[in-house]
Amino acid sequence: MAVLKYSRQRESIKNYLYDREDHPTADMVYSSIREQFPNISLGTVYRNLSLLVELGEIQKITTEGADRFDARVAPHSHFVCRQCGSVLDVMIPLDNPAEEVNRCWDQGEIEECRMNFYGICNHCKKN
Amino acid sequence: MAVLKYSRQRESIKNYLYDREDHPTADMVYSSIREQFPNISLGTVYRNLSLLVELGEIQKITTEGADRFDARVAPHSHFVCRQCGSVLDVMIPLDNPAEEVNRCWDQGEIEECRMNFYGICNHCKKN
DNA sequence: GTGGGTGCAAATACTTTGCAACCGA
DNA sequence: TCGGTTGCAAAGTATTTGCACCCAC
Repeated sequence: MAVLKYSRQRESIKNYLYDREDHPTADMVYSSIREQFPNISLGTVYRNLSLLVELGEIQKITTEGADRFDARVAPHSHFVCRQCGSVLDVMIPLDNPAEEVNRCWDQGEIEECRMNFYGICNHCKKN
Repeated sequence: MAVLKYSRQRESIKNYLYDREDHPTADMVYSSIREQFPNISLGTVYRNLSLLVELGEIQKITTEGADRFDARVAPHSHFVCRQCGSVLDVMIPLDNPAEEVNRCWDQGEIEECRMNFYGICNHCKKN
């Protein structure tokens, strides 16, 4: 890849994600960034999100519907609410089962394990 | 939902999935079923796949790119090859961490845990 | 006959891309 | 200036939907 050049738009997208506890979609990022850069385009948001993922500064979470983006790249699990679709961090440490599985599974080498939990979040339960 | 009526197309889609070890996309299902029903439409394939998911007869696996469908609905994990994108079953039993996590996580009640493993499959390693 | 199912095509949702203008180094 | 970045729009990919006709019950 070519040498990276500074861009205010990318900086803003990055800061926005770092400040959020949830995991916004590209469209949510776009709507928010547009308050600061009214002319920014959705294409630029997508391009910068992909770039940041490649750089390892954020991670992409593929769930039902639109992809979500997470500035916390340290390994952790996610909780997906089956009702409202929100994605929450599960920061509780769990032993990574990848090693254990590698010992008896021979279809390929497992490099990473992601756990996805499903249920109804407390917010939805109230309503 | 209304009362289900028999359809040869749905039957065929279901049998096709039951016979496969891998996890075809809707488009792969469409291509194969078309050998038997040359006039079947992609819309019909999608409609029936959704219906079968609702009925709990198959499950949908959301990964990068197109969704995949799996006739094995018993809880198990998946291995996703980072190179060719293929999805393989990991039938190795692991204690479900959901219970453990529920004890110390209070954002909602976890009903299910899905583990996704990532790496390079043996087939890709050979090439 | 009735209502669910189908084929077809158009529409929708999400994401990527081509291109000329713009801007950081 | 040079080449990475942007805005815009068009294209691309995956999935859903409206509708007239068909077929299981």
